[in-house]
Amino acid sequence: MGRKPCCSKEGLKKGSWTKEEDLLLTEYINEHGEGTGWRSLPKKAGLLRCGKSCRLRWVNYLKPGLNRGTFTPEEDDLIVRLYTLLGSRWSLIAGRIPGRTDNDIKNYWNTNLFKKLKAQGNEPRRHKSQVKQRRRKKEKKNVSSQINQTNNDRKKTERKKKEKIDENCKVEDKDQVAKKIEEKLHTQNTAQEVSTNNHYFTSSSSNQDGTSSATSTSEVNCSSQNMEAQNQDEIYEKLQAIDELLLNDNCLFPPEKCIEFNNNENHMLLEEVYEEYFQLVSDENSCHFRVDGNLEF
DNA sequence: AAGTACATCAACCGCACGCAT
DNA sequence: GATGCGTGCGGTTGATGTACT
Repeated sequence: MGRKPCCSKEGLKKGSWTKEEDLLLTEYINEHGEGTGWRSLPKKAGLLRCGKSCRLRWVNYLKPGLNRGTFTPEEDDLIVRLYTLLGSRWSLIAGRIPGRTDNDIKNYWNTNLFKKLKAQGNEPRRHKSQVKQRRRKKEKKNVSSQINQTNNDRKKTERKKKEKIDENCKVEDKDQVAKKIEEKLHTQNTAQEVSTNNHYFTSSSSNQDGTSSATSTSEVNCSSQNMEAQNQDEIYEKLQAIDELLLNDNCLFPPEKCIEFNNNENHMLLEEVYEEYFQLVSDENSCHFRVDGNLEF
């Protein structure tokens, strides 16, 4: 059974937005807020657009606080590092770069950054398409009756996970946690060095036999590809959990802090903060970042 | 000035997820 | 558990701008 379209396409405008439309949308959202239902918004705001189109226009273009300037080298570096770690999870990457939208970063990556890295011989590993991965996962799920976890079970697990994290958060005063992390970052004289070594995630790592090989953070030396995929899924889930924590009201690192860190000469190494954060809020230490920037499980 | 190639990025589309029933 | 709905995400397209011949 196919899904119904998000809205009737008949009589709706497509293509570029006019100033008048922008104004109508902005005025409506300023008056009624953002979360009042995109589907019904166009009609209420007097726009001949589909709700999805309105959302996209607002999120990517009209929303206050967006940074539409050119990308800085620091941002470039961060994007590459996050891409290497997370793949094309643009929204997740955008969430860690204040003022930038997923669409912005995606476009910038496809038109600039990727080509630039390729030209430098630092071409990052292409991640499998998330959509295709999800589809494959789903197909597999349909075939295998063993993997039959119900939605409710999943919800339960998620809830449990969240509760666990919340619980751990309460154990230590958040200010102290933040202070601790900042202190550690401050005292990490090697931070810049590590950053340089990890530049564009192509740092050289020495093998036991004395040879060296180019590795990326996500390219962990796992015995099998399945292991790697599984570990990456775990990391992704954890990062999502952290992101939820970071972005909610009890944020350990509020957006202004992120900007501060990003602008800092010794700008924070996200992985290290994540690692530290994991250690503080979770008893699961199944993986962490080594000093050389690679992941260890 | 005109034509063409290439680059950029706003916007669209299809799909999956979460939630409610 | 099945279904429907709203929303958000990632991949892709195509209009527009710019550089080059």
